[in-house]
Amino acid sequence: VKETFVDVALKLPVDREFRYRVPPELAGRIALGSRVRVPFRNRSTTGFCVGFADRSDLPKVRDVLDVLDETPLLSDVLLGLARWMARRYLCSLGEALTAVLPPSVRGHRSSRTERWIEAASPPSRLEEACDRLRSSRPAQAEILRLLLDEPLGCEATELRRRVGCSPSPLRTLESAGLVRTVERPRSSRPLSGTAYREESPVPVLDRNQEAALAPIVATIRGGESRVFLLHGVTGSGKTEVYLRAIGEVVRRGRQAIVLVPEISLTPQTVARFQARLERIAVLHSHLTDAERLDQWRRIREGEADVVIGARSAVFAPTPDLGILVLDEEHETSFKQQSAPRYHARDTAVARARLQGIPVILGSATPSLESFRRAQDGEYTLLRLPNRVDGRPLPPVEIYDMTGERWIGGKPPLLGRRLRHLVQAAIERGEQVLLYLNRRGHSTYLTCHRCGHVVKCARCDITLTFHRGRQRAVCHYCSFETEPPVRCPACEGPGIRYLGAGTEKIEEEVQRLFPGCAVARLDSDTARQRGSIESTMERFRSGEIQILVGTQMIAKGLDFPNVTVVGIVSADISLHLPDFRSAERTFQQVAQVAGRTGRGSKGGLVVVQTTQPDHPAIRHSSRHDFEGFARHELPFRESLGYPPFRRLLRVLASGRQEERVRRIAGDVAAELRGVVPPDRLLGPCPAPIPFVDRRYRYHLLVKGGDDAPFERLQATIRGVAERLRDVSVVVDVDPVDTL
DNA sequence: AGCACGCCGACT
DNA sequence: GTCGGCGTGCTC
Repeated sequence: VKETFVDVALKLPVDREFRYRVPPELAGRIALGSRVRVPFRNRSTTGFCVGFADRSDLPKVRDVLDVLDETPLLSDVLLGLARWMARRYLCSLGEALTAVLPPSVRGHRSSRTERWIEAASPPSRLEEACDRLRSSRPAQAEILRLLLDEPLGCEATELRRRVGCSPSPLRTLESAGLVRTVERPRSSRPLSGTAYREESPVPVLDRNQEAALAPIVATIRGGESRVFLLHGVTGSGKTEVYLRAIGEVVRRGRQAIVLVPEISLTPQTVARFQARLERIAVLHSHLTDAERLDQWRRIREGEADVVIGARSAVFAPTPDLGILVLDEEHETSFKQQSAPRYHARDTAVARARLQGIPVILGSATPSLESFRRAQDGEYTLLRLPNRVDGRPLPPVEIYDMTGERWIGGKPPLLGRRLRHLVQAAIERGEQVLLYLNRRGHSTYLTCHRCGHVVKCARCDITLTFHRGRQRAVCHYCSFETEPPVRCPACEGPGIRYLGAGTEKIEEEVQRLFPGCAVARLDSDTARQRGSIESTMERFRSGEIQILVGTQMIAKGLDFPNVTVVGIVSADISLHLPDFRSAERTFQQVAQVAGRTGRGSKGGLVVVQTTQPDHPAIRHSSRHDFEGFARHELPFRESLGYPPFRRLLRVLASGRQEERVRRIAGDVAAELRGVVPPDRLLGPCPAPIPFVDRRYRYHLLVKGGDDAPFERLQATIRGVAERLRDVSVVVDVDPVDTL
C-alpha cells in the first residue's frame, strides 16, 4: 500500500477518524500509533495515526503538519484494545486512546538527559554531616537525609521539590564534596524500588495451591488464552499462586502485568513481589506525567519483567506479555469513573484474548459477574477453600443491635458483647480492629425542636460533621461550612449530632477504654504522606492496641495478635438504594473478617447489625460465598439485573431541572424505538437527585446478547448534543446506579 | 469539544 | 430594521 494518506483519531467525542495526506517530507516517518499534529478547522490538534490508505474520496484533504513520535507509542495489540474499548464503552477511538497512552510529556520532545544528585561520600559521613547541620543548615540536612533514604540518588528538580529548597544548599554541599551532580540519560533512571530488594524464602505450595496452579501453568505452556477465576478465602495463599505463574512466564522471557486496587498498592504489596521477582516496574497514581512516560518507555523496551499497578496499568506496553493477574477482582475501583468509563477487569480479559494469553482474576469474594461466567464454563473456576497455615477461618458472631439498651436516647455504638470482648482482649495484651465504612464524626446534624436536617447548599446530601476540622463537610462535592449553632430553619438552639463515623467511634473507644492506645486510619488521617505506613507500623509493633478505620484497614492486614475484629455497623451498606447493596455488604464483612485468626491465639469477629437475618450477613458469617451467590443470583435473574443482563446507564445532569428532565425524556423516547419496553427503566431522578448544584436524571437500559449496546451509541449521542448545558454521561456496565 | 451558521423574539 | 440566544451541523 502506498502510504500517502493516514487515518487519524482525534480526542473528540466523534465516532469517526479523519484522513490526511502525508506530505513528501514526512513520508515514511509515520507509523501506526504515532502521534501526529494535524490541522483541524482553524486550529491544529494532536491525534493518533490508526491506519493508512492510498486514496481519499474527499476533495479537500489537508496535510499532516508534523510527527511527534518517530517510534510509535502504540503496539498493534494496544490499538486493537482501544478499538475494543471504543465499541464496548461507546466512546470514540480517540478517547479510548487517551486512556491507553500515558499523558504526554510537557513540551513534546523533552531533553534526553537529566541532572541527578547522588551521594559523593559514604553513608557514615553523610549521617555525621546531617546531624551537624541539622540546626544551623536545615535545608542541607534535609537533602542529606533524603539521599540517605534514596541510595540511588534523586533527580535534581524533584529533589528540590521534595525538600522545598533553592539550588544554593545543593551548591554548598557539592563544594563540600558530600554530594555530586551527574548527567544521566533519561532512560537510565533506575526502576523504582529495585534497591530495597529483600530475599524471602519460597514457601511450599499446599495441595489446593498445586491444584490451582497446574491448569494455569498448562495454559502458559500451551500458549492459549483462558480466564481463571481464583476464588480463595482470605489467607489461602492466592499471591503465592500468582507468583508461581508469573515466574513461569518470566522464565520464558515474557512479561507479566499485575493489577491491584489503588488502596492495595502499598509498599507492603510491592515489597512482597520485589522479594521474589526482579525487574519490577511500579505504576502508582502519584507519578508525575514525565515519570509515567519514562516508566512507559522502559516497559516498552522490555526493561521490566513485571509491571504492578492500578487500573491503568492494564495498558502497560510490555513487548511480549505472557500473563495478566488482577487481584481483588470484585473491587469497584477497577472501573474508571470518567470517560472512557472502562472496567480494568473486562479490559484485561479483552487484552488477554487479543494476545492469546491467560488471565487470573483473584478474590476471596468474587463479583457475581465473574462467578456466573465461571459457572457457565466461560471462565475456569479454581478454588482455595482453606487457609495455608491450616488454621480455620475465624468464627463470626452476628450481634443483633435491636436488643441493646439505649443510652441518652441513642443506641450505643458498641454493643455489650463487643465491649466485653474488646475489654478482655486488651487485658490479655492482644489487639482489636474496629471497622466502619464511614468517615467523619456525626453523619447528620438535626434540630432538636423542628427536626430539620442540615444539608449541603449544593447537593441534596446531609453534611457530615468532622470533629478534627470542626467543620460540616459534604462527602459528595466537598463543600464545607461552620457547623450551625442554631437551626437554619427554625432558629432553635438545639442541634443534635447524630449518626456515627470513624471519628465518633474513636472517641467512644477512648472513653470506654481509658488509657488504651487507640488510633484511626481513614482517608482523613491518611492525608499526610507516610501516615498510613507509620500507623500500620505502630499497630504492628503493638504500640497501638485498638485500630479504628474504614476500607483502608479491610485489606491486606495480617497481624497474628489481632484477636477481635468488630464490624461496628453492617447496616450502612445494606441500605444503599442500589441493587448491589447486598453483594457489597457480603464482600465487606468477609474481607474484614479475614483480618483475624491468623495466629495461634485465634480470633473472633463480631458483626453488629439490626438485620441479623439478612442473607448477606448470614452467609458472610459462615464465610460462605457460594451460598450467598446461590441466594442472590435468582433474585438478580428475576429482576433482569447483572450478571444476567448487562446494564447501560444514561445520566443527564445540569443546573436547570426542566432541561435535564427534557433531555432524559428525549433520550428515552429515542431508545424506545430501538429497545424493547421492558428493557428500559426510567427516566427518573437519580437516587441522589442533586449534586454540586446540578439536577440528575437517569435511565437504565438492560442489555442482552440480542441487543448489543453498540448500536445505541449514535442514538444517545444525537440527543445528548441537543442541549449543551446538560451533560449526558453514558456508563456501560456501571458499578453503581446512584 | 469548539465553532460557524441560521433561525426567531425584543430592543438601541 | 439588527442584536443575540439557542439549536444544528461539521470538522479530513
